[in-house]
Amino acid sequence: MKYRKIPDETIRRLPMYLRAFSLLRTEATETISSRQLAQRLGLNSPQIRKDLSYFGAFGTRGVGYPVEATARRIRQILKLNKVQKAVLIGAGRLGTALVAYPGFSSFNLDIAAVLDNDPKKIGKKIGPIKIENTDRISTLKKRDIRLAILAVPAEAAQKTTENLVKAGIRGILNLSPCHLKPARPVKIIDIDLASQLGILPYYM
Amino acid sequence: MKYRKIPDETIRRLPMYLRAFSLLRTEATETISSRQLAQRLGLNSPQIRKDLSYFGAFGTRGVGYPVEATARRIRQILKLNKVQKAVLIGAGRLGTALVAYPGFSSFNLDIAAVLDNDPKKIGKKIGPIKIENTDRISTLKKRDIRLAILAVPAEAAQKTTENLVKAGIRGILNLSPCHLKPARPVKIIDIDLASQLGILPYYM
DNA sequence: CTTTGTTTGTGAATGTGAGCACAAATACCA
DNA sequence: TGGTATTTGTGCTCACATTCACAAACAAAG
Ligand SMILES: NC(=O)c1ccc[n+]([C@@H]2O[C@H](COP(=O)([O-])OP(=O)(O)OC[C@H]3O[C@@H](n4cnc5c(N)ncnc54)[C@H](O)[C@@H]3O)[C@@H](O)[C@H]2O)c1
Ligand SMILES: NC(=O)c1ccc[n+]([C@@H]2O[C@H](COP(=O)([O-])OP(=O)(O)OC[C@H]3O[C@@H](n4cnc5c(N)ncnc54)[C@H](O)[C@@H]3O)[C@@H](O)[C@H]2O)c1
Repeated sequence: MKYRKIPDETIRRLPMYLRAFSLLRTEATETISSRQLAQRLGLNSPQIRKDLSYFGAFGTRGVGYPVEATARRIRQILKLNKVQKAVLIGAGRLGTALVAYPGFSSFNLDIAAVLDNDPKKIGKKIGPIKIENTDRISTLKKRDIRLAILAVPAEAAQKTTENLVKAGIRGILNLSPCHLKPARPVKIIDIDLASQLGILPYYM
Repeated sequence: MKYRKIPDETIRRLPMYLRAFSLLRTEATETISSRQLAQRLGLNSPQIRKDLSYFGAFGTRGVGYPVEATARRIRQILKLNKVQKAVLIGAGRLGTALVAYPGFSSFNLDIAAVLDNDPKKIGKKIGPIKIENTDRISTLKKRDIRLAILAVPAEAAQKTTENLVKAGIRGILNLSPCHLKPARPVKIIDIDLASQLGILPYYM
C-alpha cells in the first residue's frame, strides 16, 4: 500500500486487537481470520484488515493472521514491547481502584508511583506502592516515568497538568471532567465518565 | 436549518456543554458567546454553533447564548430534565468509586441500586445504598430503572448483559474490557480504561 | 435613525474514516 | 499439476464530521 497517514481511529483500536490476540494465545490458537476476529470484537472484517495493513502485510492469504507474531507486532507499534511506567496523581476513590487493577500489566503498563497532597494519605500504602507527596513530581523524570493518570478534583487538574508537563510527562490520561491546557503540546486523552453515562438517556 | 440527522458526535458533546453552562450559572453569567465557550472547552466555535443549531436557534446574534435557557434546553434534549435512575452491577473497586461519586447528580443521574453476587457483600451498604443480590435484577423494571453501569469481571459481562436486557434495561455503560452482544438492540457505551492508557505511548 | 461592531446560523468546502468489491496469494485435495 | 476454497490487501466510493466564510440579526452609541 502506498503511504498514507495512519488514522487516529486505527491507533485507538490497536489495544483492543492486542488484547484479543493475547487472549487467543492463552487459548492456544495459532492463527485467526479477520472475519472471526471481527465477530469477537463487533467490527467489520475489512476494518481490521485495513487497520493492520497500515503497518505492512503480516497475515497469510487463505489462512489469517498468526496470533503470536501479530501480537508482538502490535506491541511494537504501540511501544508496549517494553514496560511503560505511569504515575497516578490523586489517590482518591477512583485512583485507588486504578492502582489495584491488574489489567494494565497485560499491556506492559505499570503504575510505578502514586502522588497525593493529602498529609493523611502520604506515606500510606496501596498494595505494594507507597503514596508520595505531590512535590515529588520533580523526581518523575529521573525515575523514567513519562505517563500520568490524572485523578484529582477538577479544580486541581489544570495546575497539576502544568506541573506534570514541567516534570517531563509526555502523555496524560485525564479522568477529571475538564479541558486541560498544557504549556507544551502533550498527548491528552480525556475520559469523562459522568458525561458518558449522560449520553445514554438520549438513545432510549 | 433544513432537517438533517443529528450526528452522534454532536450528542457526545452535549453533556460537556451542559456541564459548562451549569458552571457558568454558578458564576452568575447571563450569556456566553460560542467563542468564549470554545476557548474553555478546547473546541472551535463553529463546532459549538453547529451542534446547538441542530436543535433550533436559541442564541442571540451579537450577544451569544443565554446560559440558563440553553442549559435547560440541552437537559431536555438529553432527557436529563427529569432524574434518570441507573443500576450498578458489580460493587468492586471501580463500582464503589462510581457509587460514591457526587458528580452524576448534576446531570440528574442517580445510581439508585447496586447489585452483586458476592454473599459477603450483599446486605452491606455503600453510603446510603444497600447492595442487593444479583437475582433482584428482575425488580429493576418496576423500580423504573432503565440504565445500567456494568462493572463486573469480563467473564461475567456477557451473561449479565443478557439478564439486563431481559430486565428491560435500555442503555448500558460497559466498563469491562470486552464486546457485549445484547439479544435486543440496546445502546451500549464501552469505556476501556486500560486500552486508553495503552494508546498514550504511541504518541510519545 | 443610521452607523458600527459583534455574534449567530448555515450552505459549501474540506477532511477523515468506514465499507465494498475484487484481484492476488495461499492451502489443500484429487 | 490443476482446480477449488479461503482469506488477505487495497483502490475506490460513500458517509460522516469538521471547518470555513459570510449573510442575517441584533445591540449600542451617536
Ligand atoms: N469517582 C468516580 O467514580 C469518578 C467518576 C467520574 C469522574 N471522576 C473524576 O475523577 C477525579 C477523582 O475522583 P475521585 O472520586 O477519586 O475523587 P476523590 O476526592 O476521592 O480523590 C481525589 C484525590 O486527589 C487528591 N488531591 C486533591 N488535590 C490534589 C492535588 N493538588 N495534588 C495531588 N492530589 C490531590 C485528594 O487528596 C484525593 O485523594 C475527579 O476529578 C472526579 O471528577 C471520578
Ligand atoms: N478497577 C479498575 O481500575 C478497572 C480499570 C479498567 C477496567 N476495569 C474493569 O471493570 C470491571 C470491574 O473492575 P473492578 O476492579 O471493580 O473488579 P472487582 O473484582 O474489584 O469487582 C468486581 C465485582 O463484581 C462482582 N461480581 C462478579 N461476578 C458477578 C456477577 N456475575 N454478577 C454480579 N456481580 C458480580 C464481584 O463480587 C465484585 O464485587 C472489570 O471488568 C474490569 O476489567 C476496572
